[in-house]
Amino acid sequence: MSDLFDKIVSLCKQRGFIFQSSEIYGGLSATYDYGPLGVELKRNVKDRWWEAMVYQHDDIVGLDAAIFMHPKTWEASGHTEAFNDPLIDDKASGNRYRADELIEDYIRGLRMDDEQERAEAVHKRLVRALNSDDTNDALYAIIQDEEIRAPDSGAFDWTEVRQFNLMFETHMGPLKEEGSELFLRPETAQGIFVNFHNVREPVRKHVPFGIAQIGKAFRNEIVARQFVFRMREFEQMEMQYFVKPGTELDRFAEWKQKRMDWHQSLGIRPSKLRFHEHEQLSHYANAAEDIQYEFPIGWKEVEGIHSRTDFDLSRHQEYSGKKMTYYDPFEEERYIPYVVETSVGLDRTILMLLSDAYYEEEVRGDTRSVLRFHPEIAPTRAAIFPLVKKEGLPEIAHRIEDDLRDHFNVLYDERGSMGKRYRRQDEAGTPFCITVDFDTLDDQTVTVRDRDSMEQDRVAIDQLATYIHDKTATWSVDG
RNA sequence: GCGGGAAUAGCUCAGUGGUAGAGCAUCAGCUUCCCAAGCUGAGGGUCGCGGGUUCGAAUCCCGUUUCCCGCUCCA
Repeated sequence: MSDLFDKIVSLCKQRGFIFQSSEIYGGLSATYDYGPLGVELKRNVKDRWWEAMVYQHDDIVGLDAAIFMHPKTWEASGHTEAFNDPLIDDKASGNRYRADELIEDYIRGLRMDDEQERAEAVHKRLVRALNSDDTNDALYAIIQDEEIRAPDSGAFDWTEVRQFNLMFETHMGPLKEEGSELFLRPETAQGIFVNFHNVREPVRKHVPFGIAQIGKAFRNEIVARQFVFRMREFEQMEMQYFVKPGTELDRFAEWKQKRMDWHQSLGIRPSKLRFHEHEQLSHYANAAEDIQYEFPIGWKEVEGIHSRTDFDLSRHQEYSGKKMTYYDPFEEERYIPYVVETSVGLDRTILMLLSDAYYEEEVRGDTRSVLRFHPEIAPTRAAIFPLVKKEGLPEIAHRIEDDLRDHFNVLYDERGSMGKRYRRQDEAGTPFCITVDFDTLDDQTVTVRDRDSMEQDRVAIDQLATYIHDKTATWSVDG
C-alpha cells in the first residue's frame, strides 16, 4: 500500500471524514462510517450529481426505490443465477465458468467424438455430483480426472470450485420460514427497470428519457479491501437512459463524454482520468467503457457506462408477464427500449476526491497538509476566526458567522494560534478563512485567506457572501 | 476463500519476560497574537479480543477478529 494512500486513510480517521464501522468491537470487515466531515463531502457530491443529471436535463427524472425487491427481480436480472452457482476460474485467462456447464460441454464433446460410453459415465458422475452434499469438491474432481481444459485459453490451470453467493440474504417478516427469503439489492439499477412504466407515465416522458437514482447497494464480495474502494455496503449514483433501438451507440458516446466532463467539473485533474474499454462485454451489453482514476493504488474504475440493450426490460417482461414495451406516438411503432446506463460509485468518487485533493507542501521549513477540494464540495465553505479572543473581536466574528450561515456551511474557531487554525482548516479542506482583526473595529473589513495560495484579501464584511460566491464560481484546479 | 505480514494513546511509532513511553494532536491558563510560535499544566492506553505457559506477559504459545500484500471480481 502506498505511503500516500496510508496518509489519506490516517487523515480521514483523524479529522473525522471516514473510519471503520463498529471499531470498538474490533471493526467490521470492509464496512466504513462517514464522520462529520465525510458526510458533508458526500452530501455535496450527491447534490452536485443530482443537479447535473436531473435538474440540468429536462428528459431525466429521479427515483428512490426500496432496497428490498421481489426475489423474482433477481432471477430476471440474472443475479440469482450468476452468483449462486458452483464457479471455477481459469487462472491462465482469468475467465470464470460454471463448473457444471463446463462438464456438460465436455460431455457433448465426447458424444460428438462418438465416445458414447465414456460420455454416459461422466454424465452419471455429474448427476451424482450435483446431488451430493459436497457438490463443489465432486465437480472439481471430475474436471481434474477428465483433464477438462478451459474453452478459451485451452489451459488446464483451475482454481477450486467455489459456491458464489454474492447477494446478501435476509427474511421478510419476523419468522424465518421457507419462502420468506429476500435479497438486499446488489445494484440500484433494477429498481429503475421494474418501475419503467410507473415513472414514465405520471411524468409523461417520451423515449428518449432517463431515470436517475442514488442509493445503497450490497455485495458479498469474496475480497473486499482497499478502504472505501471496495465495500460490502456501498452507494451508487445511477442513471438509466431509455432509447430507441438503433440509437443506443450515439447516446452511449454522448453520455460517456458528459460523465467525463462531470468528473472534471469536480476539480479532478484531467491527466488522472481516462476511459477504459471493456475487453469482454457482459452478456447484456453491446458497448461498455469505464472511467478510471489514477488512485495512489493505481488506475481503478470509478464509473461504468454501459449500453445494456433491451436485456433488462425484456427479461422483466418475460418473468413478470407484464409488457415492458413503449409505444411511440410520433413514429407509431412499439418496441422495448434499449438502455444506456451510467453508474458511478459514490464512495469511490469520495476516495478519488480525497486522493486528488491531498497535497503536502513545504511552508517555511514546515510541512503543510492540505485538501484542495473544489469549494462547492468542501465540507465547510468558510471558517471565521477572531484574531484574539477578547477586545470584542469574538462578538464580531460570531455575527459574521450567523450572517454567512444563510449562504454556506461555516465554522467558528477561536482556539490556538492563527497559524494553527489555518492549518486545521487546510486539512479539512476549507477553502476560505475569515479573520476579524483590530482594523475591523475601525473599517468593518476582514481578511479572507485563500486555502490554495495562502494569500489574503481585505474584504468588507457586507461583501463577504458575494466575495465567496465569486471565488467559488471561478475556482479552478490550478488556482 | 488460500498463502505471507501486522495490530501498543485520536495519528505515527518506540518498547523482546520485571511498575506502559515519545512526537504530533486534544484541553486549560499565560502571551507583545495573520500561517502548525513560546511557556506552564492536564486528560487520554485493562498494549485488538479470548485462552494458555510463568512467581510475573505488550513481550513466549494457541485460537479468534481486523487490517495490509498477492490470486480474483466489480461500483
